[in-house]
Amino acid sequence: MAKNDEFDLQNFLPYLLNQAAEQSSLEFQRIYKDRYGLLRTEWRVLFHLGMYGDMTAKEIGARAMTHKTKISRAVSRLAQRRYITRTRSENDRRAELLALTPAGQGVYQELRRIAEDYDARLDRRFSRGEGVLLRMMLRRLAGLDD
Amino acid sequence: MAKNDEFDLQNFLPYLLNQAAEQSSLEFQRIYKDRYGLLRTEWRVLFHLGMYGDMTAKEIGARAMTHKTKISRAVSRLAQRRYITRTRSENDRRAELLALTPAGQGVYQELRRIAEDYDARLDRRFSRGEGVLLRMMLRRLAGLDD
DNA sequence: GAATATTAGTTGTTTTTGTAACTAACAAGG
DNA sequence: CCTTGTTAGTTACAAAAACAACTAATATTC
Repeated sequence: MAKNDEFDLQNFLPYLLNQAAEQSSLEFQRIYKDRYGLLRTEWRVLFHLGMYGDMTAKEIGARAMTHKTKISRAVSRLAQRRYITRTRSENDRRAELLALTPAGQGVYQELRRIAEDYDARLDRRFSRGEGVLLRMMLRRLAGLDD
Repeated sequence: MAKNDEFDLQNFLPYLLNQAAEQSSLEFQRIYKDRYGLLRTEWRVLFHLGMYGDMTAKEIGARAMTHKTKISRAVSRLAQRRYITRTRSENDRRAELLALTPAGQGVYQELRRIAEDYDARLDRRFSRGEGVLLRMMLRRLAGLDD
């Protein structure tokens, strides 16, 4: 069987990215899932609020490029656990402003510390310049710089 | 004084990788999904067989780091569509050897061409050296080099 | 200022995934 | 051989994601 010129599944960027993403999420996922009972979209919402301040579901969805139903359900569960509060917006009564409760702040702080450590640990596999370049390329692929 | 030193969600590797993976998969996914009615694991199985030759479900699972139930279901659907055949192995009658049918070969060839083009197109966003480095780093993160 | 279109968010239904338990074949160790 | 353990793959059931239809508030247009 002829060796297939040079295209290989393991070099196909979408495939490779998915594998890397899955692998690198694994350990962190175990923490927010097993230890805090959070779903992926839930920690994302938590982080958006903790890191960028109060905002609406719509804003989070736009930033995280996540569908509104996913956000809606994540918000419900977070509110149920008293990690966030929802206050109907004055100027637009369809929207509600989301904010972390003290409990939510606490969980955010802890998870953030863990995330920082984890990120630093992943980063140790690369040289300083490589890490910077990698992130730049990923941001480009993710369309975050547009 | 800035409250959030320098850690940012958009630089957190697991998050960034997921965003990049999702974004970069989007267009290709539309093709295998809408045009060929394939699920993600299904095209992966197809590609493994097309690219590396006949093998068992277990082998595919190991290579693609995918759980056996996912593979099992993908194999079922592919067999149902007559894209692959399953032949019980002589030496171990638990396992079955999977192989592409001519129809499966055809779909593989087409999808592969599309993948190659798509990959090349993504690659155009980077310089030659960057693309090589990116893949190297991703392979490292995905644990494919271990 | 009604009639129409949009937008923020929710709910219901269908697919897909994850997890555990299962069958059938094989592998040792005694 | 025969008990015990392991492995390839399937199936059943629970959790999560995708998609469509919905409500209620706000914009727009004529």
